[in-house]
Order: sequence, then C-alpha cells, then structure tokens
Amino acid sequence: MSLREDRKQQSHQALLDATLALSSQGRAFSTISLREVAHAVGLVPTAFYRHFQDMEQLGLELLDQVAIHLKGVLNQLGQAYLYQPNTRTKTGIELFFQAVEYHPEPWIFFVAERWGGSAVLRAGIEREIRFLTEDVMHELEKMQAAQHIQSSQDLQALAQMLIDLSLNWAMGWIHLQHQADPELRRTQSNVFKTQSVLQMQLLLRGILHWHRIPTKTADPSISTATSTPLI
Amino acid sequence: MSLREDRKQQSHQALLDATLALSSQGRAFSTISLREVAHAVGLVPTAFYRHFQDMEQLGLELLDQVAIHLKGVLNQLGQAYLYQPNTRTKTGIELFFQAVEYHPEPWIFFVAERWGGSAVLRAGIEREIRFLTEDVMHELEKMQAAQHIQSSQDLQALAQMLIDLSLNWAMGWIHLQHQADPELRRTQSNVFKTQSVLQMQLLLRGILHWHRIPTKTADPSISTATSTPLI
DNA sequence: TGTACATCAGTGAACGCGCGTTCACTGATGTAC
DNA sequence: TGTACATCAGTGAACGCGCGTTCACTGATGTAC
Repeated sequence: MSLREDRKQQSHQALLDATLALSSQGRAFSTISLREVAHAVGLVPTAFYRHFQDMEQLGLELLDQVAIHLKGVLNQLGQAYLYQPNTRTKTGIELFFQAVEYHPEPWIFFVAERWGGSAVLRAGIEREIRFLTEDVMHELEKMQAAQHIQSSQDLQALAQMLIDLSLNWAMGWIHLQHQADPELRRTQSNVFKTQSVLQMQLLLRGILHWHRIPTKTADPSISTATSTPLI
Repeated sequence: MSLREDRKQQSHQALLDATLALSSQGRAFSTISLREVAHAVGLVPTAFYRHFQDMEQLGLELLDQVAIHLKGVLNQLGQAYLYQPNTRTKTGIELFFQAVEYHPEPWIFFVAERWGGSAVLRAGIEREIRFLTEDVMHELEKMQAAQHIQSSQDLQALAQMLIDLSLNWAMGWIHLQHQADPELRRTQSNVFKTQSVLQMQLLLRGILHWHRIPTKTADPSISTATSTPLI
C-alpha cells in the first residue's frame, strides 16, 4: 500500500473509531454530527467527505465492523463448548462477561442503535441479528445437549432467545462496570452474574426436558403450535 | 377545574402526546427538538416553557405515563392467569400482542430510550424496570406452577427474564405490523407468534423442572450458584 | 351584577451557535518519461 | 536519477437553516370589591 493510501486508511478508520467512542459514551448515533467526528480526529469538517458520503454511510460501515466483532465473541464461546462440553455454566458466563468488559463499545453501539433513530441502521442491525441467529442455530445443531430438538423452528426460537438474552446480559454487565463505588460494584456484579447464570440454567432445564407436541401442519399460518398452560 | 387550568392541561398533554408520536415514528428522543414539539401542537416555541423547563423534564413526565401503561398491560395479563391458570400459552401471547398492537407507542418509547441518548431517561427506565420486575415477582409468587421456586433470587432472575423477553416480543411484533404486503405480514406474524410461544414454553419447561442446587452461603460475592454443564 | 385590577398561557422579534454542504485552494505524494 | 505534470487528502471561507433561549408584549380569564 502506498504512503498516500496508507494515510487515507488511517484517517478513515479514525473517523469510525471516534464515532464508536462517542456512541459508547452514551450518545445516540443520530445526534453525532459529521463536524464533531471530524474534529475529534483532528480533521476539518469538509475532509469528512473524502471518506464518507454522509454519517449514515459511516454508520453502516461501522455496523459491519461491530457485527464482525460480536460474531467472533459468540463463535469463540460456541467453540469452547464444542471442545469442552462439560464446562460449568458459570465459567461460560464469566468468559462472556470478560469479552464484553474488554471490548464493550461494539455491544453498546449494537444494542443502542437496534431501536435507535436511524431507520437504515435499524434495518442493518436486524439483518445482522438474523445472521447471528443462523450462526448460533448451526452451533446448537452440533451440540450434544440439544440433539433431541429436531424441529428447525424450535432451534431457531431457541437461538433467537439466546441472542436476545446475550445482548441483555452484555448491557447489564457494562452498565454495572460504571458503578463508581468499588465495593458496591463488586457486590452488584456478583449478584448480576449469579442471576445471569440462573437464567441460563433455567433455559437449559427447558432444553433438557424439551419434547414438542407435533403440530398438525407445516403451514405456519394454520399451525397452532403447542398449548401447555402458561404458568 | 377552571377554564384556564383546563386549557393549560390540554396543551400540556398535547406536548407529551406529540413527543410520544414522534418517538414511535422511529425518532430518537434526543433528536426531538422543543421547537418541533411546540410546532406539532400549534404553539409558538416560547410557549413550551409555560409547561416544561426543557425537553428532559418532558421526557421524564412522559416516561411516568408510559410506565403506568406498561404496568397496566402486564398486570392485566398476570390477573388473567391467576383467575384462569389453564389458559393456553398461545392465548396468553395473543392477548399480549393484541394489547401491544392497540397501543404500540409506549413500548417503542420505553425500549428505544432504554439505551438511548439521554442519561436521565436511561436511569428512569432502569428504575421502572426494577419496579416492573418486582410486580412480576409478586405475581409469580401467587401462581401455582411456580410455587416450588422458593429462593427469591431465583424468582427475581425469572421475573427479569420475563420482562426482557416481553420487551423483545413487543418490539418484534410492532416491527412486523409495518410490513406493507398484507400476505407477507400475515405469514411472518404467524411465524413470529409461533416462535414467541415456543420461547415461552421452553421457559415453562425450565420452571417446571426447576430444583436448585443449594449454594453454600448467602453472600452473593462468594456464592458459586449451581454448576450444570452449559449445553 | 358590574367594574377595576391581577394573573398568566401564548406571542413575536431577536440573539448567537453548531449544523451540513459548496467551492476554489494547497501542497505532498504518485507517475510518466 | 531528474524533471514535469497529475492526483487527491486535507484546507478555509462562506452560505442558509433550525436550534434553545431572552425579553417585552397581549389579551382572555380570574378575582376582589
């Protein structure tokens, strides 16, 4: 790569990083201005246009990078379980929280903009969640404990639930790390970790005892699903 | 109430309603301007100050109203189950989606601003979620199917999970109602409904087969929780 | 009931500010010979 | 290797616009007598 290309690439990535930093400080993406991002990187506002058409395009490119990170973390967790299926739930949750704490920014951006002010970004994130759900589904298919769940619809519902829960756990954990008092932070973090483990285990019990009452038809518009009493 | 007070109250509520309407059209609260809200209501910008100090104060008052609505919907669902414990899961989910579809705005505001651009609003929403979780906990305590879950920590983890899942279901459902093609909307809505029922049932299996391995101590910072293998 | 004064929701002009975007430019880097 | 020209990331002035906020105001409604 030439000197010129190299320097351009640096500015380009710096603009993306500055935006992610602002986002993870609690700013809504749709309130972050082009001028602000350029200034943070030491560029004049008009230089922004050498890299992106507008903030929306920057947002989409940032989403790409963020999604790759999330996918990496989730895949790594999945791999760990495939190779050591007897790992404790608590250890798994701790690994997850460790990854989230080390790189909280992508999680914050992803969750905050999932229902944020930019329609294009929302659509992009929904798309990425579909991909992540597929990933998790395929990992579940390989796992021993979930082998008896055969319906792909059941597996998808489970995968979707795991993704949603992961996002909630991640945000809860990040939020707790902002507690100033270190003693209080320690206590609350432990309570939260325990609760997350309990939630995961509740789900595991459900999987373990899963046996689906077969539906009459494959047409989802007619399907009545199962019908056990709700609590 | 005097004529003057009455008219003031109308403008006051109109400002709140206009803001909620903008929010539920996908706008981030932190991008909604005082001038815009005043204009939507047919007031001059400066008249806004007769009602609220700034947009943040309006946001907090709006959150109060929104939280009352959500609490009402969840309580009504809980009551329905207390009086008819054998209702099908599917019927319960359908009642929930019906309530959400009839009044989607509060759900959109609540979920979008949960991780939105206003720190004060985020704190307020976190507070309301704690209250909602307590509510659900107390309803669970009264229910037959969850009687064998005794630890209040387990109950809280379950309640928290139910709240989080409800918010996800609500947003997923609202999102689907924006699908323009009526045939596609019907199909996708049915798939989504089926998946939500499956998720609820998976959780119910977990509850049904719940028996907690006792922890050694009550101190959550030392507690090791349970430790069954994670999938 | 009628009058004189007080209250106060809503008005309209004005302000300084940060915004996105345009345009002609500069000067370091790249390329052709 | 040296020179002459092309490319293009970054500059700086300028623009019109919507923003929050101030201020003195208006006139319908409320209150005291």
